[in-house]
Amino acid sequence: MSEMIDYPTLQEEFAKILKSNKLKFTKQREIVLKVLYDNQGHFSSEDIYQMICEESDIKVGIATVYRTLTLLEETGLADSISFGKDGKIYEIGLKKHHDHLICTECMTIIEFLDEDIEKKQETIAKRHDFKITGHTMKIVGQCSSCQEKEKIQ
Amino acid sequence: MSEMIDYPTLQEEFAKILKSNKLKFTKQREIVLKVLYDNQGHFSSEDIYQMICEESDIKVGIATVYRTLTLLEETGLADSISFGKDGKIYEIGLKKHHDHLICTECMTIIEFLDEDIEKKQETIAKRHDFKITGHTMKIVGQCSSCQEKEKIQ
DNA sequence: CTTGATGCAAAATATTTGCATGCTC
DNA sequence: GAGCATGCAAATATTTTGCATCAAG
Repeated sequence: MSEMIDYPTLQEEFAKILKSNKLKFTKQREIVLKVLYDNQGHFSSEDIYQMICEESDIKVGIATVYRTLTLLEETGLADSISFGKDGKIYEIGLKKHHDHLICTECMTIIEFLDEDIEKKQETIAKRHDFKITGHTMKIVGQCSSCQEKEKIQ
Repeated sequence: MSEMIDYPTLQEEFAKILKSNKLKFTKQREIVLKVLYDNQGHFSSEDIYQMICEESDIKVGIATVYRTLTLLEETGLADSISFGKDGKIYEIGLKKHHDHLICTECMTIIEFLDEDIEKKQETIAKRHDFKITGHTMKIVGQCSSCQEKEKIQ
């Protein structure tokens, strides 16, 4: 779900950000971004490390994965959510939009799009003279099937 | 900021939730809730543990703090955010509204209210037949003063 | 009294760091 | 070449657990 920008554009964006911060565009950083792009979804640092081990022939250390995820999050190329006992999970940023319904029972994450909310966020940011690089919204509660289960019991 | 419900109401709500889940209303759980209520702001688990050590005469173990924060988050009485290197932080839920602008430079968190977004969230939840218990939104970027600093350098 | 909760300390996880070495720019 | 980035492994930090004991309902 969610319309994505294409990978070359994303990569170019990343390169631009790195350059403007005098950081280097390394093979490892590229791989973390690519893996996050290719495997749409929400992943922990460890998950991402594992995916890289499997999907890439170049080795990337876990420390670099952590360092890169933090970097991606800070620059808005990735976003994170955290809920309950489950640790922090990341997903690629720059999707068309980016909000989540998280079920506290089954931990399913439903994504949704809403243009109005997006516009409103921009308005509010402008009002506070704030330059947006990323955003995440989580609405926590119970999904319909878990509500059903509860009634039955 | 953000209008709050009064403490007795909050406590009653907590008691109700506990009862309906056959959980016990203990002194410790009460203290965690109270400390979170009294100290408006965003705190890590460790912060909260420290505040309890200082503010309460009853001892609460760090394990119980963790257990209670997770419980509060799952029931929507507390919400959490996590960004960059800083770990997960909690704040009391049930405020009038609940969104955040997080500056990636100075890590300042600006809270804001928006009725329209809140209404929209409810509409979307209803559409997905989802029962909301809590929600958090974070908009990440640069605050106005950090944008200024950057220009100067 | 029955059942769930707590504290403790140990175990398990998760995350960060220092430093020698390797790569971008 | 200069300087940032990496991997490694060790150091930290964070979170969870088992279990004996305590307390709420």
